[in-house]
Amino acid sequence: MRLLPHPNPEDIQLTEVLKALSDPVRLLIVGRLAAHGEMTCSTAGDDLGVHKSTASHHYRMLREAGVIMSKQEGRKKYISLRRDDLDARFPGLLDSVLTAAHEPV
Amino acid sequence: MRLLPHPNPEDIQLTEVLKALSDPVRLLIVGRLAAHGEMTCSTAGDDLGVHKSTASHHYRMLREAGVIMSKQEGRKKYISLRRDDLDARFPGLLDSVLTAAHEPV
DNA sequence: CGTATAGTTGGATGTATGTCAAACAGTTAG
DNA sequence: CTAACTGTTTGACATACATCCAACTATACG
Repeated sequence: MRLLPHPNPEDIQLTEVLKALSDPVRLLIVGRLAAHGEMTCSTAGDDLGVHKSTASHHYRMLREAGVIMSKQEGRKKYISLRRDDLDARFPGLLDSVLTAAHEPV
Repeated sequence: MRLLPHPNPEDIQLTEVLKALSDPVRLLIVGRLAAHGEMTCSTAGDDLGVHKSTASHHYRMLREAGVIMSKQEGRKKYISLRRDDLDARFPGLLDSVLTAAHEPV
């Protein structure tokens, strides 16, 4: 069901993941996916404060870095965190980032 | 002894740290600092494969993101990881990144 | 004082990125 | 079929970044 190119688990690069997570909008998206699981791009991109084309750009960044998986179903596209792949490759990384992202300012 | 602007611990931003760590050269520098503790810019920048001015640029990125501390002593500048500050603000983050950076390809 | 050492700064360059707007494409509903 | 919905693509633009080289600053050593 992978219509778009996703990196294989062993090809996920640390620097690419860190770069993908280093944008506030993308971090927000990832936080939502972590909290609510699989969701459509519409839902994930709701109230992000950016144009839908910008959100689409961010989904591609996250996908190409290996952070999220996307699958098309009808006219909707569902995206989800690649938790297992990330945890296996970079133990503790995603959790610490998600925890840090929730911290008060 | 802080001659250059370092962000206060509470002002260190997650996205800035992640961006700082998302460059291969900087990750290498951080790995060295983690392994050997405080070192001069010369030592940290040895065999990085980049020009010394490029290395200097990376030190500034790391410093401004709050990842490293630098202090001038004579004509040498010593840089070190802000481990405690980072651990306090983003528990587990630095460790997971360092662990991941050491993983085989 | 003159020279070597340690780093920074400025200029130049090519590449990447974040953003929006508008147009487009595929899917579903009436 | 036509219209609405979901999301991507393209173009345009401003900004940031990684890099090198050359010049500069500041300190230390003879």
